[in-house]
Amino acid sequence: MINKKLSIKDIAKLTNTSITTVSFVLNGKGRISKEISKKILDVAAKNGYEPNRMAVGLRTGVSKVIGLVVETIGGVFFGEMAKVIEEEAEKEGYRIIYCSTNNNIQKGKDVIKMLSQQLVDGYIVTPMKGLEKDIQNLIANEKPVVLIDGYFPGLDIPYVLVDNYNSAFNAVDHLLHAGYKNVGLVTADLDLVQLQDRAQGYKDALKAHHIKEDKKLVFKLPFQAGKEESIKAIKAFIEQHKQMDALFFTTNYLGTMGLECIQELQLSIPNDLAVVSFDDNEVFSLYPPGITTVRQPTYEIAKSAIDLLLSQMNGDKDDISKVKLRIPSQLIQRGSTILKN
Amino acid sequence: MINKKLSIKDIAKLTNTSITTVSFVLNGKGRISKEISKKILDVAAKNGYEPNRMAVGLRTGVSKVIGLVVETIGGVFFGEMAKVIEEEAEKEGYRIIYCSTNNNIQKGKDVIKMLSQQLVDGYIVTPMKGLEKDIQNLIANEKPVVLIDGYFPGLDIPYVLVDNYNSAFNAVDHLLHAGYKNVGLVTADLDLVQLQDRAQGYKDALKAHHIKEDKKLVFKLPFQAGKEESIKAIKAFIEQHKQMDALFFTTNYLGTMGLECIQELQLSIPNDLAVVSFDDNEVFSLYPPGITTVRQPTYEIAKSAIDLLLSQMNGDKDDISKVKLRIPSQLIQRGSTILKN
DNA sequence: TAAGTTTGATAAAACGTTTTACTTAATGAT
DNA sequence: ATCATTAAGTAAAACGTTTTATCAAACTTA
Repeated sequence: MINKKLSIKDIAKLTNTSITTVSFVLNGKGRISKEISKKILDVAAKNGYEPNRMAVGLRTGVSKVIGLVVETIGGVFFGEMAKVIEEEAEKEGYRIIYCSTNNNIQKGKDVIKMLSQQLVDGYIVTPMKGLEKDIQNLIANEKPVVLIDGYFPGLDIPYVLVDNYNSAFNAVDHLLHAGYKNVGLVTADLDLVQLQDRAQGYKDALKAHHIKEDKKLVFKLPFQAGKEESIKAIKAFIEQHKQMDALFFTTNYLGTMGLECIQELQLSIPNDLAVVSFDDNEVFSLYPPGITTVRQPTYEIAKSAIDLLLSQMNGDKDDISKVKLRIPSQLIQRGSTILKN
Repeated sequence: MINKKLSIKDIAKLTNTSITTVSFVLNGKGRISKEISKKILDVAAKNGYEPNRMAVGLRTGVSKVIGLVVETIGGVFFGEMAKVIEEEAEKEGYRIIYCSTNNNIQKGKDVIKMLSQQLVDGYIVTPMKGLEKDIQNLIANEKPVVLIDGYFPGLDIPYVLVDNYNSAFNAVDHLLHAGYKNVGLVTADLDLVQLQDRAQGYKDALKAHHIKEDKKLVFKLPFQAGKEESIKAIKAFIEQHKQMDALFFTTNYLGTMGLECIQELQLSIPNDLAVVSFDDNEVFSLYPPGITTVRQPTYEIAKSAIDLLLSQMNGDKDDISKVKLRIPSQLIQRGSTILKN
């Protein structure tokens, strides 16, 4: 049964009607009698009619496609997001077209330009510094945009992300309550607000416990470092600061590399070094004695983002430009941060 | 600088030419003088002209979009694939539209039907039993399809995947060479040829070592089992067969659950139980003492698949229906399978 | 010079829809 | 019986391209 790809013109011919009538019936618009409607509907169903998306898109200017621009699809975090987003979008007849930027501004610009060639009705984007203009341009062209996992400070573009500041604060607070005194921070030297918020949470938690921040205990991994180098660097950092009794990693990428370092240095978790990492994943749950993590509410984040976007695309005329959702995270406590001594 | 979305008609007006002339120049088709060409090209460039994809699609029947249908984007394996595929496709001006099936046949059918509404020029699909008709239908409609990570036995549809049989054979062979005598198998009760091929590799490796297969040492995890149940079941299986000194897991999902079981049973790897799992990932490289794995050549698989597809879509008239690529894997040896005793 | 050929440019049709404006027939009101 | 209203259906334009067929002018050839 090969699809003959029939058009409304064909249906019109088969039913002795006009294409207008067919179109009206199929879209429930004009007023057409029950009998004719039924006849048309029957023929359409029997032949498995599907409208030509291109034609519809050309005529209406609506593609029913959403652009999802993420840093990299490889990660668990974005993978799970993509799943939820896809699922929800499909319910409303939207497809997802996915692009990754690999944290490269030019790639980000290209991707957005590419998507904006009328192909896409709305966007979910993980923001990077340098993309402000491009995103604002989209909005100026009436395309709904929702940022995810980050935001542009000072700009009124809706976003939804985990509450990075409080998550980090709580994580470090937890360490301090457990009796650890010298908590170090390992973060990446990327110009991302998420990371800055997390770092701020770390600092403020120390302050709340009346501990003076020791800048030496904060390590920023250079962005362009490869995995080999990174591990070397983190190892060196750990070795040079024996007084540290706990470490907070601001991303799971850093966290897993940290584990590798600690393993190679033959340190014991948590006796020699307690560990907390952002982003929960399988490694952290399995790795003995279990690594305490900040679990991002991926489902909620993704769901909120796509809901927000869909409501905009469905013609909701509310101004969502000021919607800024910071969703609380959950601290998953495991063996890596049990009470000291 | 808001995109005014100008059309070739606008360009024609601006340059005192006709839309035909503009179209010809922009596509390098007809014969138009140098001067006029330059004028048109200049105006187009200055205003950032981009053709309306919908219009092009409607007229030419070509969407420049590739459909990627996978089981789930969540996993590392498919995430990496997606990345490579996206990258290569982009070089030729194609975008990727991604859909997941979650191993649900109906969802698979729906997804393919949805994509086939003229939106998509070609497909990369992870096959599932029950989708044969739908895929053949696509091919009958002249849409190029490449299967990935699986195949349909008996059907001439091009595919590319890891050499499951030999990979499994080698893994088990490695265990036997290392001195393990009672090698068990944990696989999933899914009707997927990949898994069957892996199981066959296991059996034949035993045979090659003149070991009679003990059906009791083969465990098939029921498909619909949730994580809790699965772990319970695997634990029970391990406990009931104390004579086993090694286990081969046919997927990384099973492998990580297996680790959890072994941990809970307080068995030591590899002294009490040696372990090999299909699919390498971070958990296996980090988990002490390191888990030996079959590393799939994700890059090569993805690259071959997209190359194959692109060459077809670019009008290569070779018949690729018989292209069947089984790419060798690499056995990553780690502490979980060191020489016995 | 007449006839053929090449060069440069264009008009118009087509792709498959949606939608506006219109027609015709039937119904209702007075 | 007349006019207004409503119901049911349709013609035709438009969306932005690509491509075929055509045309006029310029250039060759004999």
